[in-house]
Amino acid sequence: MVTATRMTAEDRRADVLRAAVREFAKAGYYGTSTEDVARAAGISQPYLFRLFPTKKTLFIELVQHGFGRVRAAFVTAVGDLSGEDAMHAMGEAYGDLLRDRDQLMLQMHFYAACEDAEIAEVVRREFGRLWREVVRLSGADDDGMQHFFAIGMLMNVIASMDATSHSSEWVKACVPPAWLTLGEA
Amino acid sequence: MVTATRMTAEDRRADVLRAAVREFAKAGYYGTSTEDVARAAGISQPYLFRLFPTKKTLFIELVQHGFGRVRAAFVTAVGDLSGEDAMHAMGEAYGDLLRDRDQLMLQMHFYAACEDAEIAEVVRREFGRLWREVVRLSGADDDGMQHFFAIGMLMNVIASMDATSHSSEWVKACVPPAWLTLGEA
DNA sequence: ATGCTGTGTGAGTAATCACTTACTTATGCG
DNA sequence: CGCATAAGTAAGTGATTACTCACACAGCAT
Repeated sequence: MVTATRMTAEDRRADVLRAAVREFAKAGYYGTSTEDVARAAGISQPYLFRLFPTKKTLFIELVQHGFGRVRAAFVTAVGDLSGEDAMHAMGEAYGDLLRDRDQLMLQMHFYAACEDAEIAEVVRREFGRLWREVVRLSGADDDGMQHFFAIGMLMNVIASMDATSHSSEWVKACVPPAWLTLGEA
Repeated sequence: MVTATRMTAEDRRADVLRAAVREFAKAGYYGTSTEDVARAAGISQPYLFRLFPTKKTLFIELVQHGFGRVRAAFVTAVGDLSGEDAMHAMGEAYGDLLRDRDQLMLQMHFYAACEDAEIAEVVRREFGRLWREVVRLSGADDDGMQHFFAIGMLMNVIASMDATSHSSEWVKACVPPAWLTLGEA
């Protein structure tokens, strides 16, 4: 097969990570094959293994990439706001993030893959970085922080089971107020 | 191979479900093989397929089994309490449940497997049943319910990454003091 | 004892897995 | 041009996957 244009390995790695987001979002670490990712990235599977030495290193880079996107979204959303206003802006931004189902399911697969010690270590580190970034941006106290993240994790679960598209009574009780008051401790 | 004692298919199915809890907890729907489950249950893999026609039906029964255990734990914990007292008792009971790492990781794998529509439907239904049971037992309003489940989901995530065993500053800020012994059970 | 029903298995299937070896070819630089 | 280097692949490796087919045998009723 003839390749139209060659790219630098660095650019190709970025392409692969973008494709990996889409592919791993579907079925997680164990349910996604390196062949799937290679095909989605438009490269051969052997070349995937040159860019990322093992499937696990690829997945771990994906964890860092995914949490990095959340941090970046929070920084952008907050701008020069602070306190309650910053918290509220981050809440809105997280709602937007969850509308990208790939990003959402990927997060769930990160936590689910934590039975693997190496992956768990990276997830812990990245979660801690995110936590500290939210503290820095909002200045919230422990209770406010706990509430912010707790609501976030509940929204993760609701979104993962696509409950808002199959609206029953309990979903109405649980979600709409949440989405609006997401940042209020 | 000679079988020491034969069981009724019904009893054997219960055995298999118990083994499936342990096995699927490790690596979820895609990461666990039917061979793993059969070996853990002490039966041959062909017989597993007689008891459960496909891997997915086994997993779906596991979802119902898992949520059923949480509901049962809540009913037991509440006894004849009600209101705030009932809510508090259920919170304690959920903490005990999370000390069983298999139960915890299984829950995370349920949500992660929701990209599959058939599984998602069962998870939604079971989550709804649990929600209504907590309403029934506590009589809490929407805000109270949301807070209860939000904290629960945050504790799930914290426990899945085993954060309490790798205590850093943010974990202490996030988790109620009583939960800090979670990793030592 | 015979035969029937239900519990259980040995030995397969084709497909797919993560990963490798050995190879080709595009591109920038002298 | 000539050639080193880096981008890229075809064709495998042995192991494992979900699932099946044909068969064995335990226990019970007659």
